[in-house]
Amino acid sequence: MQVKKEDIKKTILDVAKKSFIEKGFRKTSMRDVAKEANVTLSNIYNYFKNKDEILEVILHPIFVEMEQMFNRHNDPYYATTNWFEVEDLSEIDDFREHVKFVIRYQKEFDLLFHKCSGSKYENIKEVFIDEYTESSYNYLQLMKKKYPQINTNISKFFIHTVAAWWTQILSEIVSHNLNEEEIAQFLKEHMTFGTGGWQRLMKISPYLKEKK
Amino acid sequence: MQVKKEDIKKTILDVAKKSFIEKGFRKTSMRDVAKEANVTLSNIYNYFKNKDEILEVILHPIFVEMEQMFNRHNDPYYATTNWFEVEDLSEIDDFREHVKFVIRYQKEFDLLFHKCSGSKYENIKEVFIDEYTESSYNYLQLMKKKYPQINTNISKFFIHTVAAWWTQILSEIVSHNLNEEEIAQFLKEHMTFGTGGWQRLMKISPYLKEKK
Amino acid sequence: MQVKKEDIKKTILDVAKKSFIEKGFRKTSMRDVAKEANVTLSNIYNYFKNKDEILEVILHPIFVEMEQMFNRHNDPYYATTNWFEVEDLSEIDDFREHVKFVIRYQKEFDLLFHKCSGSKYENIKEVFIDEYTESSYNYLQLMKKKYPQINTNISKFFIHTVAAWWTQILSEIVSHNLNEEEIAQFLKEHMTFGTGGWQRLMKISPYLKEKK
Amino acid sequence: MQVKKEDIKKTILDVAKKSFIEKGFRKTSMRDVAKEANVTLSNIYNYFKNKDEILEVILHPIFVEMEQMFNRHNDPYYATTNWFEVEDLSEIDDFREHVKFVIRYQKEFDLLFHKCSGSKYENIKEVFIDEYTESSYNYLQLMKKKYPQINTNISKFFIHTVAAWWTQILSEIVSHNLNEEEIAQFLKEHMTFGTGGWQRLMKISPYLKEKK
DNA sequence: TATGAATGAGTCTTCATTCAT
DNA sequence: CATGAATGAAGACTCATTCAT
Repeated sequence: MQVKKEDIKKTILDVAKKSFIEKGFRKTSMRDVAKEANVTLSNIYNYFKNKDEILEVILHPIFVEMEQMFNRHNDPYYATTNWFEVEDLSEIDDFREHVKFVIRYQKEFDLLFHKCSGSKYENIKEVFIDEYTESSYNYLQLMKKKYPQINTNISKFFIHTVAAWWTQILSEIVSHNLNEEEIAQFLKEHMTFGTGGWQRLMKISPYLKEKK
Repeated sequence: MQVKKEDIKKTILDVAKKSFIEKGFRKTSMRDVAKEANVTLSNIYNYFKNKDEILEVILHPIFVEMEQMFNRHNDPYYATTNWFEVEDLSEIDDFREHVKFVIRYQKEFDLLFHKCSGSKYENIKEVFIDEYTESSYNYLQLMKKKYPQINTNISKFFIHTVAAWWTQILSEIVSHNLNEEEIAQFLKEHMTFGTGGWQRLMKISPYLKEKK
Repeated sequence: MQVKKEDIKKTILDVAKKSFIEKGFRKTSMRDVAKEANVTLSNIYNYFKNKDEILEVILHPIFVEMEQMFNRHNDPYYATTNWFEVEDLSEIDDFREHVKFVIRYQKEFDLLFHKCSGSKYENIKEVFIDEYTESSYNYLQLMKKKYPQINTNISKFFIHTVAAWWTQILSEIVSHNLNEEEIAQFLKEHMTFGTGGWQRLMKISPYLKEKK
Repeated sequence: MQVKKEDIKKTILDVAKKSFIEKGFRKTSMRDVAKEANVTLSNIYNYFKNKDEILEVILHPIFVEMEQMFNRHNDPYYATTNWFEVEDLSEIDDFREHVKFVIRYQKEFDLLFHKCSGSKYENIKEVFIDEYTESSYNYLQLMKKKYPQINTNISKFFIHTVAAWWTQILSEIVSHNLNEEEIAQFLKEHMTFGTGGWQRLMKISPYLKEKK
């Protein structure tokens, strides 16, 4: 019986997810979900408080994992990898991880980024961007400590746009259904560009000396 | 009399615009607009064909001007300015112009980029991005002709993300209400970053030699 | 000035007529008529009481002429032509006249028969049919007097359907834009059929003897 | 419960049907139907997709049966009955069937033929006529094969008008509420007339010889 | 837990007509 | 006569959610 119930819950979630992805949150009607899931409309409300909650449950896992990643990312350790020297950029674990994560939840991210209008997540991108911004800003401070000679007099707004860029990239990767290789290829370009950019902006010579 | 009519039209536009900006296109109801503008609901339809048209009229000026800018921008002349050498980037007319334009229509752009869901402009960003992408791609080709030694083997996807970045930046400038100075400051950073990035990606030494 | 006014009236009529024919009465909006006629919407109401009246004026001439025709048709004289004997049916003045009349007002008839939904004429066909029915019935009585041996025990309903048939034919002629020759050709068939039918139904031998 | 639901559906259908018949499809408003049926307006949309669908459901049975009849009618067998010889025309099964069918669905046909303006059936008569026309045309060809001496050089336009006639007759039978006897009586007249007409038009002597 | 049924507030849009000037 | 402006009632349809059972 308990099993049965969970089954129903799962069916609803599956159906809703499929429809959200296909038609978007707003254009998915509860009626259709109910029909498709072979459940009465009102019965859905025994499992979920409302439409938003269904989406919430669907997206829950990626939020959990994102949080973990953010936490790890904010670790001072990261500022110690002097990745400006790295040549084969694809080596960098950080990004590999990111990419794999994104690929694993491609559909969910697509849903989150492009199909959520009308739900409480409709502005999620901005939330992400803000978090990225904070994260990047802190990272810069750590860098500054380690390499005092670099220019970190960089406006928060600029950092914000970079965060937005990255978020945008994520959102495009998932919507274009890139595979791992394509992503790796793209990341190479992106990071080549990025390191070039940062170096120039921070007025650092290609090979930084660590602060003693 | 004629004045009166224009007054009303203007009132409707103002009210609608305000509401669009505050609540978004979708959540702005014609009823409310009518009420707020002291006009009968149906009377609005004597001035505008439908809800979309109101938005269209509000946004019309920026489309006109954008088109002009795009046309100028697509001029081959631009590929001849070797802006990689420019130091005081804020000098560059092109960007100044852009900035002023964007500032002038800050609110409208905000509306266009962030409050248009439900209207015919709901995917305008993608349109912009695509145009930028094409434009940038052509630009690259021109560069290649002039400086054959550079690497222009760059994926369209990457260019696309750069275009998206730039679009995103526009959309953020307007939503953060930056003033001209802040924008100028930001643009400096952005272009410093950008030139560094492109140089590295195109494998070009800071001072390019023109093809003879 | 008077001339001018009549001009306007005529323009309105022309525009309305064109639109009625193209889009039908219902889908023609007064606004559009006004616009097309370079007249203010409300000014139309200085010339016509309402939408219906415009149509009425447009169709007036054919009603006048139809009435004349009906009157002539109800004249006892007609029952005297023993048209059952006629071989070259196209000779018969009656039909020629009909045909010419219909052709002359082809557009108006089309309008009347097929584009009047929404107006006071939307059931005009039935009115015509009823009049035809009455007319035919009277005609039959006259025939009976002249040729007592024929069977005129024919239900009114049957006569009604024949009237409807004829009306239908009119309505098709105008909507198919038949030219005079095609109409003549068709009428031949129709009358051959009709005389055959009536003869059998009235149990009359091909050549009737007139009552003495 | 299930019963209840069907009850409501039925109530809606009944109310709508009544109103359609009384006021016509177009002038029947969903609001009024709802009121009359003691149902919320929106609730109707839980039972029917839209206004058209209500009508569709109401008329469904007659379409099913008509199709069956048409199929039977198109059977080549019919061309073999030399119904020109038949004296007591009322015997003919075909027509009896027709008549009974029409009588059974008198109201529905009336609705279909006269009250459907504004719905997807507003041109149904023409559809019927076209089908009849095709059907009759084929029939003529079959006749020609069997009796080569007859004249089948008959314009499609004429056939079309005959089809229209027959359709018109159907539509009148239902709108005049004829009973079975009246119909039988009328059909006799009609067929007497019809055979007379066809014989004359096809230049056939009363008793045809079959082709050897 | 399940369900059938219902709902109410909402959406945009249309149009002939009128009124004051 | 002309006009600019306004109007009110009506139209079909949507949808997440709730309630009684």
